[in-house]
Amino acid sequence: MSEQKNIQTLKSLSIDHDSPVPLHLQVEKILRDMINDPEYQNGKFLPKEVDLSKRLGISRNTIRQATNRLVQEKLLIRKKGVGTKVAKKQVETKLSNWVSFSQEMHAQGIDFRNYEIKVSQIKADTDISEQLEVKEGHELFKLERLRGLDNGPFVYFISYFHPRIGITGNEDFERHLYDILEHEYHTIPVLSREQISAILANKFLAVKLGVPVNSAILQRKRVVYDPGNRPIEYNIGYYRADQFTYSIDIKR
Amino acid sequence: MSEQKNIQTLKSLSIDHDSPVPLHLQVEKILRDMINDPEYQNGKFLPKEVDLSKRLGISRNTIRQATNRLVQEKLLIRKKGVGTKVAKKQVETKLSNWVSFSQEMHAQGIDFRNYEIKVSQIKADTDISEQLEVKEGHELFKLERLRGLDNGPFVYFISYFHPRIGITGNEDFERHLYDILEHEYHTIPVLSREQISAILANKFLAVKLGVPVNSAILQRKRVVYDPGNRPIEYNIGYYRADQFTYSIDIKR
DNA sequence: TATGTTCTTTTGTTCAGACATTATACAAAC
DNA sequence: GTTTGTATAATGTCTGAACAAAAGAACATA
Repeated sequence: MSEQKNIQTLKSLSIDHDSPVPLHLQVEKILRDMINDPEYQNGKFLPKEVDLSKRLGISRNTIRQATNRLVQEKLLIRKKGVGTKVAKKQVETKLSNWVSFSQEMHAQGIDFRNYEIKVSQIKADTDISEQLEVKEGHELFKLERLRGLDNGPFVYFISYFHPRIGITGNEDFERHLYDILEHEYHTIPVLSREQISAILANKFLAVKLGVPVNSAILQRKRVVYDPGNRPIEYNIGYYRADQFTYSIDIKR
Repeated sequence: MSEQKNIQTLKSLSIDHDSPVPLHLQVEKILRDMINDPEYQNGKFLPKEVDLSKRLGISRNTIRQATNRLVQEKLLIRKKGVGTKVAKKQVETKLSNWVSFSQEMHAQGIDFRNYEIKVSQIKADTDISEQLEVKEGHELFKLERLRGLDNGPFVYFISYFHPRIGITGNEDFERHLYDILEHEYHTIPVLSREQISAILANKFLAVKLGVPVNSAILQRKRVVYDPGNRPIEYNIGYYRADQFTYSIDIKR
């Protein structure tokens, strides 16, 4: 009965022994299909090698030739004495990595809250003027957000927007920030230049984030640029270090 | 005559059939040595598979198991009907923001010092075993380095190396680490998976880095992977936050 | 209760051999 | 001379089989 089910599942056990396509590639294809099957994504073990071998009429060695690659790609996880199953998706870091924070969270299915949102108009100080490449004293918008999960806030964001963008201060900042930028202002961020360091919580941050003074805080400053290398936003984030780790993949 | 030469070249045809290290890994090691040989780098074909098989007393299948990976890493080029040779080295890739730390510094013309270097052999704990994908308790090398500028150390590094690499502990760790890995071990890092967070200095770190206890410390954990997605090194760095900021460009 | 001990299941490693496919060189045919 | 076969050499694919090693379960023992 479970046997029948399995055979059913293997819809494309259509191995063509006469095809010029090597068998191991055909097997790989079939396995990739299986990997997409929700049943296997949910942790069910793949048919064991000997079974696959029998069912497909292909030697176990050839089966392994195919699975080897998939294991290397970290799509499958094999465990000696146990079995083979589909690897949990590496959610985050993939594309996300650098999308806006709320999108990051959203993509991971984490429910996200704004505890405070405040918009104000300020004059650029030295730091801001350097980062956003505007003259000191230039008027621009400052957005402050205290954000976190149900159990409380864990990050305090300050954003400054380049005047060129034309932020009015009346935007709905409950929406994803980069959504607003892309769709309302046709401003597409393509580069994020980040500086990360560690500081101790001062009184202000301690209160906002609900931690003792002098707790460890992860500070991320970043300037986001458009395709013409013009700065869009200067963003400073203060993260509770006990609740947040900054993850990133760097390829070369 | 040419036969004799070849046998000479294969200095380490020391296959140990009783070793717990799988034969295909031993073969891989030998091949990496061959890749180092200038003769082969100049385009000479490697011994053909059947010969290798005979000489090492190992089946051709197992030889291929090893070469497969090296081909995947683009260190070897196999051509059906022709032979196998060492691939031309890729041009020194853009030493973008992720080369090793000393290289980074070096490129910026900053003079760099090692205050302490210590190598030891340890057993993998849970964390290490997860990060490096080895079994808990497995023996491997731990490298500790206290590094900084003339005015004192500002980072404490701990590195763990995957046993597969074959670190002996006798390397000259004054050299750039990734130089050693690439040129001595033909292990090319292509991906760095990093986790950055903030902590407070404990007694140990405070002494090493010359800061008060409970100072802000930037902690970077990273696992560096080879082209086959196998972990090479697990590295933990503790930076004086008052002297170091982590900078990175993220493009999309 | 805790701790070994043994058995079973499943992947990991290795082997020896067969035949396919591709590239090359050389010879034969046009 | 150019093309076309043919032999040879090398890697590519595939098989069937055996045993090793790890994980887990069931069981026994202290």
